Amino acid sequence: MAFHIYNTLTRKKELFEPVEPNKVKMYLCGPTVYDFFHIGNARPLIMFDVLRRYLRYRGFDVRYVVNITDIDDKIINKAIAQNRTASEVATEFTRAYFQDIDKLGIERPDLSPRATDFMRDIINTIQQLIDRGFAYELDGDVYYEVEKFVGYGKLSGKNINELQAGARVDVDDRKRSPMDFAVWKSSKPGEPWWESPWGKGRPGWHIECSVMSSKLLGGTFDIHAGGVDLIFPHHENEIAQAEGASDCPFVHYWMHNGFLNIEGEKMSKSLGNFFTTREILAKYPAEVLRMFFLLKHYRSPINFSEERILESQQALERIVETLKNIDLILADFQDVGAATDETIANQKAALIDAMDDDFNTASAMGTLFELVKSANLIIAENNFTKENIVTLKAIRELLVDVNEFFGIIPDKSSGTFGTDESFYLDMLTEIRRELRDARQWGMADTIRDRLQSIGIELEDRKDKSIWKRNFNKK
RNA sequence: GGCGGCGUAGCCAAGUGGCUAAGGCGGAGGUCUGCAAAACCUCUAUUCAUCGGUUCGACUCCGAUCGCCGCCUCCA
Repeated sequence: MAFHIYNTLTRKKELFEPVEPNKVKMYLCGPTVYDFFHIGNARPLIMFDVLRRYLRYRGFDVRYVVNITDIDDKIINKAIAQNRTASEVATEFTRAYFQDIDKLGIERPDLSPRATDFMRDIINTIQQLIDRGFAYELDGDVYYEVEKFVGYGKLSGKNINELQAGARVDVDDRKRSPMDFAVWKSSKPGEPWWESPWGKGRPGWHIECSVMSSKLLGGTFDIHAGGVDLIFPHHENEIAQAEGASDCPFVHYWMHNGFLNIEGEKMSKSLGNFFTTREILAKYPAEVLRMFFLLKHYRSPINFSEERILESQQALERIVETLKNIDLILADFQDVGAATDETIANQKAALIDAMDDDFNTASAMGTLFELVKSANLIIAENNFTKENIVTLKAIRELLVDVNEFFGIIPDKSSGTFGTDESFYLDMLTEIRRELRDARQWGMADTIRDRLQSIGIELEDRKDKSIWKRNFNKK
């Protein structure tokens, strides 16, 4: 199967055919940097990071852009509230954003353009919209005239007339239609501004994405992604702007991830169920968080709770544990030759099929656990024929292989200790082993208890003891 | 009101017009072990919200009903 994705624009699953063969140009609506990003924001960042890596794994040359909106009402409001400049606020949270995505194991996008670095392009695009009759100026503001764009509503399935009926009463009745939206806002005293043909002002919310994505990815690009809530008005408006300004189709495939809820309710500050990704990362490893998202299809709503996270953690540990056990066994069987195993190859094909079918990570995970099960069966039977060793090796290679895009297996399966700590822990474990061989149970148990108290679990296996960081209670 | 989505075991969650409805968590047994812990193995839905219809056959297609949710306003 070739890669298929569900396209919001057509509401169908479609075969993915890039504009340029073997190249994928994709854009994700990134953060508005006015605060730490929350656990709901983490979903698209993680999922589309996995998609990007998966497409690369499948042989595409991927160019991935995630913008940073660093000028916006929310930033200005925060700056005013804290008596700082908007740019200070934006700088602080841009830095925090990069720290957080690094911690999440998200690969840096190829480009992370900031809106304020594209002011000239934004102004040019607005001028084009005016020249082409899609936008009009009103006392220093510029509005997009929705009615002028025939395709308006094609992404969200909204009908202009119905929208009009339900539109809120706009304070600004100078607009030709209540639906018209600002592409340029004149600056009020104390607000940041840029010089423009319409006076001092700043861009409206949607224009920066249209401009940066078109500019950096070319006239028509392949994938534009974001949360479902962005379909309207943000992405609808992006289309109107980009296609109004240029004539060529904006984007081929629109992908939207489902919402994250907290204990069944929408996350909001007023409900007091608001979590930043930082807070969660302080309690759980990034790999667990990635696992949590990967266990469900990206388009479904997902419910966030500690219980779900703990489940994901248990599930992930099953994989990590098996990998470790395979390694312990393979260490005794060098040079088994090429690891070709037909059954495992079929499993791999099934996993790839699942991923190709609208990026079904939940199904792919199911296959992964089947592999884990077959490895565990071999290990449980203690039947290390050459054939079985080859199978174990093949499973190991596959797990490591797909981790290239899943990013769920910690670098050192034993935990986050550096080589120094590992050295001493190995030594202690060895000494304790000798004590046990000498039947000095008291001392052996003391070592076990003491290590336990600093978060290290000891496991006594048949012929060796191993230590691991206690993943759970951090 | 308009648009869209969802309802699968105790919980989470894939999936399919027809061979045994993936997988995970939890639970119950068991193996291993100096004792533990951990780990592993086995078992855990005659059934897919309800009621009709289409069909040789539906959980999967169609219709209705009930329930839940999202968007239409800033929001990933």
